[in-house]
Amino acid sequence: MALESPKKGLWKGKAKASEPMGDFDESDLNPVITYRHMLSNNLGVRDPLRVIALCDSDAFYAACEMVRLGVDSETPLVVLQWDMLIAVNYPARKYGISRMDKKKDALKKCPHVKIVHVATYKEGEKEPGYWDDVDTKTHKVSLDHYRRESLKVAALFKELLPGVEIEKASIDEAFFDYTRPVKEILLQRYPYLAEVPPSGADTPLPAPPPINWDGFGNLIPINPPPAEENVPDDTNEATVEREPSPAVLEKKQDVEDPPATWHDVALSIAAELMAKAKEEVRVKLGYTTSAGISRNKFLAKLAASYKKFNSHSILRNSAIPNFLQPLNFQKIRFLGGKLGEAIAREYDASTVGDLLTISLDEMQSKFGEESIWVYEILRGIDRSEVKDKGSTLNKSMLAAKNLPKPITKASEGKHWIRVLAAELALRLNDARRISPHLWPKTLVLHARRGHDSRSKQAPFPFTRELTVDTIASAGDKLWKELVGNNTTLKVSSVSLGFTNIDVAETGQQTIEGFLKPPSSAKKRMRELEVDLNPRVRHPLEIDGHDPCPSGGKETPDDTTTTQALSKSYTCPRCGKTFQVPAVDHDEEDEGGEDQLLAKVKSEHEDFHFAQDLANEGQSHSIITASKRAEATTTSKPRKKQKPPPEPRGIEKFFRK
DNA sequence: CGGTTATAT
DNA sequence: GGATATAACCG
Repeated sequence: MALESPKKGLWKGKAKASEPMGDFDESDLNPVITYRHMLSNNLGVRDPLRVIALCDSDAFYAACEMVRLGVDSETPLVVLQWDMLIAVNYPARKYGISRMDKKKDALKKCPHVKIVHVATYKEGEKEPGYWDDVDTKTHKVSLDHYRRESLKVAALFKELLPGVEIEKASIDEAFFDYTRPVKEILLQRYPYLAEVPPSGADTPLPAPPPINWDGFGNLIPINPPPAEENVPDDTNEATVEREPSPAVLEKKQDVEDPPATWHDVALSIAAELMAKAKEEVRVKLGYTTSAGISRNKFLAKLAASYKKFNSHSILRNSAIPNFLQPLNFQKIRFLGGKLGEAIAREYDASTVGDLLTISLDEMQSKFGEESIWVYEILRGIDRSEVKDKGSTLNKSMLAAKNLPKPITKASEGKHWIRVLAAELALRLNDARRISPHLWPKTLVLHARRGHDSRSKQAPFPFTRELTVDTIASAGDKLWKELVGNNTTLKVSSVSLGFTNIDVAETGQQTIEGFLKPPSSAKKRMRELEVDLNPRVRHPLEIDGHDPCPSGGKETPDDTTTTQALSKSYTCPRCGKTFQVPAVDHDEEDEGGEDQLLAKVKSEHEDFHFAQDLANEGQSHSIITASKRAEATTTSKPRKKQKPPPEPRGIEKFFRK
């Protein structure tokens, strides 16, 4: 999930308007690094000292179950979803078990393998759980445990790495931008780098000291490894395959390692930081991770798969060409799909090396202006940013169910919609513990028949009491729109989801409207409920579940009511008060302070969320309490910044 | 805005 | 391949 697709941003406009984008050359991999580079802090994606890491959890779902069950780290364990393995831990891989296997295969390969089925919602139970009578006909998978663990890991990384931008890229991986802290350490260790010589800031830095890479992780070699060693070291299908191309093996010119650069030193420092953080995560949360460290996101990601399991690998600029050349380019992010396939067919190519002879013009003529993105990637260039998405809260929330036996009756559709609605209610209300005003602006229903799938969506009203009934009846409506009076429905999958999840802000409505939703709206919702709700209580319904648990302490709305009007907000949990400076403004200014305050508040709530997750299961010590207050102090409202758009991809090429 | 497609784990 | 997530394209 969580992709940052290349097809966004401003390549289209910029390729013409601004500087030429194909402006790299030999100096790109071995740039001159000056005092200005060393001392400047906002060189962004073109910083020659840029250091990016990608860290992902090893067999994450399996690891979650091992932690949850407290099983020994040597125990082979697989996670099952119905009859399918969705995660295989490393001990189990030693037996040759792979994700493609069925339960039976796994047992055959390793009779004592521990098999855990994912948690499921079960009719008659209000919470997902680990049952032993799972049945896809009656149960619905829940991945919630993994989401929560994922948030814990992310929160811990953030705590451990102040100053490092972190972008959660999926449930089990994140990108890290180490550039800033690495420069600080560099200057601290080599203070002479701060002394700009008389010749000026654009003077190249003196040569760095040689680096002893021992103990820094796996240093990806500059020369391709000998063919004998060039075999997969385990059954990990995720490991990057290095196809020994004859060309490489024959003309393998064993180059001497060039002298270390300051960027190499920067990488080594990032490796230290990464290794420490990884170890903390392992000790504190029990998850091992694998990281890759290089000059940009895509290389970091590739480097991470160089060697997996509790390790990290470093890809220096000097090692990039030989690392990339034999690589199957369809393993590169965003080239794993149709685009990559089209390129492979067009040029009868499979490795990066195969494509290096294709000129930019040629590629652009076949795949559009934007294929410059591909052209650069093949040469180790990737200017996409690591963007801290700030809040850990997702923008959409989906509950999906595949129906092995396609349903034929409308009543079955309703049944599953209710099940899905129950899950959504649980999850959203859970998220509202942290950010009480979360508002999923639209509800979407998908249904698939055979191969073609369709969806219907509708605006979803803001409701404070988010109940199963509310969601289910809205879902039913969409269902009717979707299937109509069709009697021959053979629906093989349904999903119900919220999109556009946002914090309801004071922006649009009046403060009154925000704090106490207009009675008219309330009335309308009531009407909807009586109108569409046959008051049937489904076993899955969460009886007596407080839709917005507040621990009896938090009264967000009331707090906000009084505080927001006076342009301040006092956190009911830590007592910290935030003030928004009263601005002398006229009517046009439509309550900018209130928005700011709402933002400050929701960010602060996010902060508590992260803390809660990190502290889950531990006693709240005085230390954590004071730490919390301290950290809170530094929380300021972020500037509204338009993140510079990123390169676009080529998808439109494939559209009709 | 609503619906579809692509990509990824 | 199932369950999720996100972003872009297009009418």
